[in-house]
Amino acid sequence: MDKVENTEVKILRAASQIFHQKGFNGSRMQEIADLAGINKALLHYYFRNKETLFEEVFAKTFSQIISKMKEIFLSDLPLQSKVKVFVDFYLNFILEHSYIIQFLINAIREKPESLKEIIQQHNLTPELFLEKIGQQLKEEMNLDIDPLHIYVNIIALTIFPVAAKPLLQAILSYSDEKMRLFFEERKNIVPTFIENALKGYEKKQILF
Amino acid sequence: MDKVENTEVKILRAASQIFHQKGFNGSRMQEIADLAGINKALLHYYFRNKETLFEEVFAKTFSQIISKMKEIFLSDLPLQSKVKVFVDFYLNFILEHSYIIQFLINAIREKPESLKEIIQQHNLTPELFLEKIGQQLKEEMNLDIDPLHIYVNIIALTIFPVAAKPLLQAILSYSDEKMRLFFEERKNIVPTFIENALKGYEKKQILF
DNA sequence: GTCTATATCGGGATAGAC
DNA sequence: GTCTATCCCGATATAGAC
Repeated sequence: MDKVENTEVKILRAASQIFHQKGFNGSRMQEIADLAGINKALLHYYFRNKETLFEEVFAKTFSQIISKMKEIFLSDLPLQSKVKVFVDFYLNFILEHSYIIQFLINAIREKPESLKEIIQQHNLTPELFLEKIGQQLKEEMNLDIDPLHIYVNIIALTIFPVAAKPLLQAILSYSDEKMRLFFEERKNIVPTFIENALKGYEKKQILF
Repeated sequence: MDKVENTEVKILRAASQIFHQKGFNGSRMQEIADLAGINKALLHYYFRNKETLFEEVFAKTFSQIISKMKEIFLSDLPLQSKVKVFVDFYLNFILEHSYIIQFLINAIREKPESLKEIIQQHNLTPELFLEKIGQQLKEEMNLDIDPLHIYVNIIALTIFPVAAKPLLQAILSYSDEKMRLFFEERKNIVPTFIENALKGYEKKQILF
């Protein structure tokens, strides 16, 4: 029983790693089996086929990323602290799991049908997020603006440079160490940038 | 001679479309041939193999995206106008060519070796961009800050939501029309957000 | 549950006629 | 330059022994 658990877990861990790096089409069942220390046939014993295995990995990965977002943004911290915590956590997390964002973005593009279902099942109710942020914008900063775009901006500023890292690095001809520094800097720059932008609205009180 | 041109052009157009949508591994030579209205053998006559064809498409696509960026950011418009023009142009362009950004980001991940070369050959000299923006920040807004992060922020705010559009749409359960409106809104929201952020620095004159 | 061996097929690439 | 026919490998999937 314990060994069964372990094999399944080993497979999922291996599959995650390979799928994250190479996507569905780029990944080989053989490679996943090798990494898990088993053989191909056993993959099909635990998961009917490649698709099933992939969907399992997607669901796990999606939930991993989203649950932490939920936790941070639904917490009772003041908005600016949330931003700080969010940026800090996701820059660390995504840099460690460097392909996870591209994986998610690509996955839904490659197989919209099946994956949309998985996302719906997750019962995200983004209204909750948005309402909470909207409230905080109003109460803490006296801003009566649409929280959706603010929310998207926070995520874009944090996540995009990580997703585009290899491209950015090639364009800038930066060393790995220079890139590391670049992202270290962003941990301060992004929250400051957002804070300034919001304060700008405060002063002008221009509605969207 | 003209017919030769035409066939090559037809192939490249078809290949672009397929590769943009499905990436290297997801694309079939057969599909490209069909779309171009020729047969597989002819693909190999014009381009040695799939890799060559892909690299050709990548180079063309990369240059397409970058050349317009150069044009906008090296122009003599005031900074705020540049941002406005940039956001407007790229939101339209990328939404029409909706897979182009994911294509570029993925491509360099899938085949870093060969594509890095292509990027280098392009002779981008990003220093030029950065210097120009740095100057304008100083002269127009009296800000003495690192232009790289500002630059990255502008791109991130513009491009990330488009790249993540299918994911975003699935999470928000938005209709196509609602998504269209969302991006229409961003044409104003992003420049305003950036302007506010920069004005924030101006007031505080806090250096990075 | 885990393995080896094999069926089956799809897709990139080439040979060779026209 | 363009086509048809074919080669051949690699990858998913399954059969069947242990």
